[in-house]
Amino acid sequence: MIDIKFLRENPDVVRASQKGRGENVELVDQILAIDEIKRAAINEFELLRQEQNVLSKSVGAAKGDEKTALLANAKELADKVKAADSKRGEIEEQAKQLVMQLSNLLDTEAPIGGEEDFVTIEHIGTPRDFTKDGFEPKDHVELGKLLGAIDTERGAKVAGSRSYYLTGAGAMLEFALVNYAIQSALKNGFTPVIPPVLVNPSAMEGTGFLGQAAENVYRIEKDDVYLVGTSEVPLAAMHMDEILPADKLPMRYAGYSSCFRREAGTYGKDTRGIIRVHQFDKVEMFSFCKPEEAKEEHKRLLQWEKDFLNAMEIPYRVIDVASGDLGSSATRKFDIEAWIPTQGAYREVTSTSNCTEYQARRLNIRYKDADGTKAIATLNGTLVAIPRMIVAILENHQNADGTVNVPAALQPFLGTAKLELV
RNA sequence: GGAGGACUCGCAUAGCGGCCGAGUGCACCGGUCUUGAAAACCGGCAGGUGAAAGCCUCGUGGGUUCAAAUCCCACGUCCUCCGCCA
Repeated sequence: MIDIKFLRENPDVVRASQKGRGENVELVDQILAIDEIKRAAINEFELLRQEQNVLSKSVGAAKGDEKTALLANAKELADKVKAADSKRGEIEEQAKQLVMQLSNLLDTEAPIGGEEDFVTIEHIGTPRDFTKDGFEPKDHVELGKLLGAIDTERGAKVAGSRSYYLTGAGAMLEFALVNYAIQSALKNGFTPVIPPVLVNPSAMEGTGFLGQAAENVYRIEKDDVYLVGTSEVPLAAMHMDEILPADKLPMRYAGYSSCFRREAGTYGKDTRGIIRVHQFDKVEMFSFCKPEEAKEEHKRLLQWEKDFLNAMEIPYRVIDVASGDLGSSATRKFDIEAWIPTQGAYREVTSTSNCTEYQARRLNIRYKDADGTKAIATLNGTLVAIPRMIVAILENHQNADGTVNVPAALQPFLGTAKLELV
C-alpha cells in the first residue's frame, strides 16, 4: 500500500511509477478525487459526533421537562450521526479499494520495460563444454530416471500434470539442500522457521498475492483459507499488526515450507520435468528492517543467494528484473538464473525482492524507535527452491554414464561424492 | 463433531448503561536520594488520525439506546470436558 500522504504530495512520482510498470495511471487521479471526498465526509461525521457527545452528556445530567426536551433533540441528532457515519464508512471503503490497487513505487534504478528488458548484472562461472568432455548431456528427467531420483510418470498418475515423486537420491538431495541452506542461514543470523502453509485471507491479501497473482493461488473455499505459493506469505504476516522494537532490527527469518502454485496460464511451458510444478519445497529468506537500510539488506540477500549457487558450483547470471515484470509489492527485484545445459539457457532459480514499506503498510507492521512509530521495510529472497536446484545440479554435474558428482558443500550432508545409477 | 467458560493499555487484574479511553499491581523509562546499587519517593508509560480542538479504538462485525467496556446477536481466538484421530 502506498502512503496516501506521499501520494497527495507527489502524485507525479506515483503516476510515473504506474506508467513504468505498464499499469493504470488514471488510478492516481481517481484516488486523489475520492480522497478529497473522504476527508470531507470524515469531517462532517466528526463534527456531528462531537455535538452528539456533548448533548449526550447533558442529557445524563438533566432532569424532568428539561430532560424530555433534550431527548427529543438528541434523538434527531442520533439519526444524522448514523447517516453521516455510514456515508463515511462507504467512502472510506471505496477509497481503500482503490489505494490497494496501486503497486509499489518503482526503484529509480530498476530497468524500465517488459519481461525481456532485464539488465544482466554479471555472469559467474562458465557453462561447461560437453563437446570437449565428449558426450551429449542428458536432461534432468532422464538423469532422474537413471538415478531413481525423480518419477514424473507416477506423479502424473497420482496427482496430475506438473506433479512428481522425489525418490531415493532425489529425496536425499532435498534433505541435503535444505540442511545446507538452513545451516548457512543460521550462520548469517536468520531464525529458522517452519511456517503454516494454510493461511487466512488477510495474510494473503496483506502480502499482495490476491491482486494480479490471484489466479495462481490455491483456495480452499470451504474453510476460507489459502495454500501459500511461498513462505514469504506466512513469514511476512507473522508480525501482522505488531510494532517491532528498532534495536531488534533487522529481523531475519529463514522459512522452510512447501509451496503451492496453480500455474494457470502456463500450459505448454516447461511441461517436461520438474522446472515448473504445482508443489515444491523451498527455503526462503525474509527480512524486516528500517526503510533506510532496505537497499543494503537487498544486496546482502542477493549475496547470500550467490553464495549458495557458488557452493553448488553452478554457472549462473544475475539479472535486474525490468519494471513490467516485478510483483506488485516489489520496488526492485534481482533474479539468479542458473545455466541449464540441455536447454542451452539460463533459468530462474532464485529471486530477491525489496518491498520497502509497501507490504508492511498493508499488514500493519511498524517499528518503534526514539522518534516514534514508523512503517518498516520487508524483503524476501529464495535461498533454495528444491526442484530447480536439483535440475541444475543433475544437469551440470553429470558424467557420461549418467552418474552425477555431488558438490563438495553437499557431500557431508549426502554422505557421498557421487550419485550412482540404480 | 457435542457441552461449558473466557477475551480490557507489555503482563496480571478492576470496571454500576452516563462521573471510563478506562482504576490498581507488576514490568519498563526519566528524576530525587546514594560512593554505587537496592529500597523509598516524584513523574511518565496503548495506538491511530488531525495544525489544533476533536474524532476513533476495551477480540471482530452488527444491533438496542439520546448515550455501550458494560445489554442483545453473529463470527473469531483461547481454555476445560466428551467423542474421534495422527
